[in-house]
Amino acid sequence: MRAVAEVFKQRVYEIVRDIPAGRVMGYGHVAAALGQPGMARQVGWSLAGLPDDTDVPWHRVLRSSGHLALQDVVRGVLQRGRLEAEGVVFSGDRVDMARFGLGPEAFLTC
DNA sequence: CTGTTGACCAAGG
DNA sequence: ACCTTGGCCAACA
Repeated sequence: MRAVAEVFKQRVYEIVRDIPAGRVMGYGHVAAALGQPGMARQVGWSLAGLPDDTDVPWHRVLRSSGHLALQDVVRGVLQRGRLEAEGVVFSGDRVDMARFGLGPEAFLTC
């Protein structure tokens, strides 16, 4: 694995770990919080390599539209279940990002 | 090195 | 509100 990617991943995990329960973020927002907008896909790729027993709350990260990003139905249900357990309300098949979504501003480590 | 793929995003129809 | 298009950047064959 490339060293650069490892650092990127670690920072992604760091941000995701700081997302409070009951809140969600878009991949692009996480990338922006890292100071590198445009890396949204790499954020997704980084989370894709997470084991099931990880301490990173990857379920709090979804698309900017509020839809689940996962393609695997099984894991998608798991993600939705965890979010609802934390108080996140699903409007149909998506989450109201205006209420539960956090902006990158919340993570600007001065 | 080139081409395809992907847990994305924003804009336009 | 839904689908398509172009752009994005790293991993992978």
